[in-house]
Amino acid sequence: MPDVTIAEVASHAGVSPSTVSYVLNGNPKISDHTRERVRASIKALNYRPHAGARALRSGRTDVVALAIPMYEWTNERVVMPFVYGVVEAARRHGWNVMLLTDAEHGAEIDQVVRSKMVDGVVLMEVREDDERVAALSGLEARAVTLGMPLQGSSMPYVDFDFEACGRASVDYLVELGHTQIGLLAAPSGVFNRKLGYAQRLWQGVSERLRELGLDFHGCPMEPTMDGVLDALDGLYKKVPGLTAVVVHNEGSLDTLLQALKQRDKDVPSDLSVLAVCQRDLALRVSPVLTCMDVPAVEMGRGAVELLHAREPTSYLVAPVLVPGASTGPPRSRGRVREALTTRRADKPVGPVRAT
Amino acid sequence: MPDVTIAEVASHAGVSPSTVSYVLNGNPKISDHTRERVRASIKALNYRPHAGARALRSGRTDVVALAIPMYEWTNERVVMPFVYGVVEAARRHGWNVMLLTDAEHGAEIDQVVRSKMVDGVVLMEVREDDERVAALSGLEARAVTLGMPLQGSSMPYVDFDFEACGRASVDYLVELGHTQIGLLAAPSGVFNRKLGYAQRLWQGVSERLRELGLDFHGCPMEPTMDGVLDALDGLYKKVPGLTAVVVHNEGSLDTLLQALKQRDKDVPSDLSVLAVCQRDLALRVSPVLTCMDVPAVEMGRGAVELLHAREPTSYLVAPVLVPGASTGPPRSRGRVREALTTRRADKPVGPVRAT
DNA sequence: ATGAAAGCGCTAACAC
DNA sequence: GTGTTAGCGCTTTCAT
Repeated sequence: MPDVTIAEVASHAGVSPSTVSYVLNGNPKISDHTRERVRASIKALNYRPHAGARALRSGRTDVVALAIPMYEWTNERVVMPFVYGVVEAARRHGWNVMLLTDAEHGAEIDQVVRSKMVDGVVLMEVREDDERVAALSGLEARAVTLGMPLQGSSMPYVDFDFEACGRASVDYLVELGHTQIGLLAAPSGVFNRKLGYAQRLWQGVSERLRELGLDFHGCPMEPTMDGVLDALDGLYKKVPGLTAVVVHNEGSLDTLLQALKQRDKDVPSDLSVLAVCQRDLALRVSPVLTCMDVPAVEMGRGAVELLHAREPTSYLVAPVLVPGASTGPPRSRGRVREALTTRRADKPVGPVRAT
Repeated sequence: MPDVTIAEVASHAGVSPSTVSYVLNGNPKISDHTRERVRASIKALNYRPHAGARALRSGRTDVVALAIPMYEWTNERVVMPFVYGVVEAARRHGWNVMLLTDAEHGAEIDQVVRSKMVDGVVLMEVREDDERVAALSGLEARAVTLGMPLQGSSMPYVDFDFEACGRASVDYLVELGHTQIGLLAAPSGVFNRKLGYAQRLWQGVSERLRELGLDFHGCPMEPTMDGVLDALDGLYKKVPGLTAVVVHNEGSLDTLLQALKQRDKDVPSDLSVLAVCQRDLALRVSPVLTCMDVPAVEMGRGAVELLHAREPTSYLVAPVLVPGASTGPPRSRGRVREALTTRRADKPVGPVRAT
């Protein structure tokens, strides 16, 4: 089966190559009758345009690059849904996805962009002073980031609104009657790498607690049993009356639940646990965690849409609360609730609720 | 910064375009002196060959497609290391990787191959009657599978030797003195999908047990706490004296350990647990599991090497035992050990040990 | 509404 | 050892 060219399709359909090209590219000036004949020939000959020839002539490839992170603390379970979202949306636009890892400090990106293999690039987990951003500056490819750069680069981004999420998490727990709330945060490596999202959640939680006149205590947490126990014990030492925690650490959700069992803390009666993570992950542990859903697939899609948009505008995805079995009122409450009720009157709190 | 072409490099270096092309493609007939001058010009002008033009002319793209599975039971933690291995090896050959998901029943593969976007395809998790294999047959692209097809297709593959692994697992446990050994197998979805590897491990374990005159009891296991408890309780019901299990279920390792705690079974004194999984996963639970390491990154690399080889030959990767804290001798033993010793004399058992 | 024709940037056969 | 040259298969301007 030799390769069919546009010329063969053309002669099969009794038209010129340009007409076939017009049909292929949706030129509206082609008559319905001709279009159908050409389509029939394309099908009959099982024709596929040569991507290289098309790219050479048109300057477009309909391929986007996806640069996925490869840090030692990267959690595959967290990354993959973003990837699926990107691939899915890309294909909806008729694009393919070139997979890059950032092992070579931006050199892969430079290569695929400058050799015109891709029309655009999606960057995941951009750090401060990211070499990939530098590699991309001065190149003509479109680029978006999946995750908000810490320093405002000029690149459009789509990200989860971690700060609003932190605030909403506090509000939700306060509304339940909690006043002694802690934060079990991302591993310290994430903070050190200047990734932004860890800080932004931290800030949202701490600011909102302070606004409500409550104390804040947070602790980064390593994704091992020892790390989790350390963080947990540290928090209880600082806040003996702790009744609720926000957890921003996808890799440690079940470890945390085990650790709590080990410390004889019942969830939620001794401790309410509110996770910031993808819905799936919250559902896969026992008890099912109440979570602030990070809609990874949708965000991956969003990044591709941004690449497609004629005027890309960065945006943040609002947190959505997905109720689970891990949160409830604290054991002892009373006037706290009154205080809250008063507060709510002048400033509404609480995130959107999942349907 | 306009795009530099080969002609501009040529005139900058004072040579003809073909000479630049020869340098680019490593033609040995170019003199060292010329080669250096051309290289200098390439660097000075920051030149990158246009991938489309090169593909159009040469018929090669230096891109390989990776078709990753997207089944509901797919474990991202398991898949990603294979992907990393593929990407890494591809780049070592100067290739890029196009990422495909099999959402469209092979149509994506057909598209990228027939439009000449890729030179080869790596197929992950090929099933019996896989639509992707059908899509690929009759196409001229090279193709390899990462995972052995159940029905012998003609495609070269690299896979883990699950059958040998099953046998070696039994031997290892029998050598420790166990005689009541069970198998906690992959989720039933994996068996139903005719993926091969689940069956092959099952077969290895059961055959070796029978050869040694021991009973076999196995049970598929769903990756939820309920599923794990069901499988475990079922196994204990059938084999009340159970002292060891082989687990072939990456998604349930920590759930299993929790379930055992819940049933008051100490590991390894009440039950030895031998996992068939990637080394990493075995290290990340507590206690650290003894495992038969599935070297995913290396296998990913191997698939790419197969694509590169002039005469690709399928091969199976031998199991390597990585000792952990989850296996030991059973509580009560005695004459069993003698029986084994006799047996070993005429047929050596046991896998390669990790260094 | 359709066709003719001019390349896009590169490689490789061939000439010298 | 290096240059000349003829396209690869497609898109797109311009003509009709």
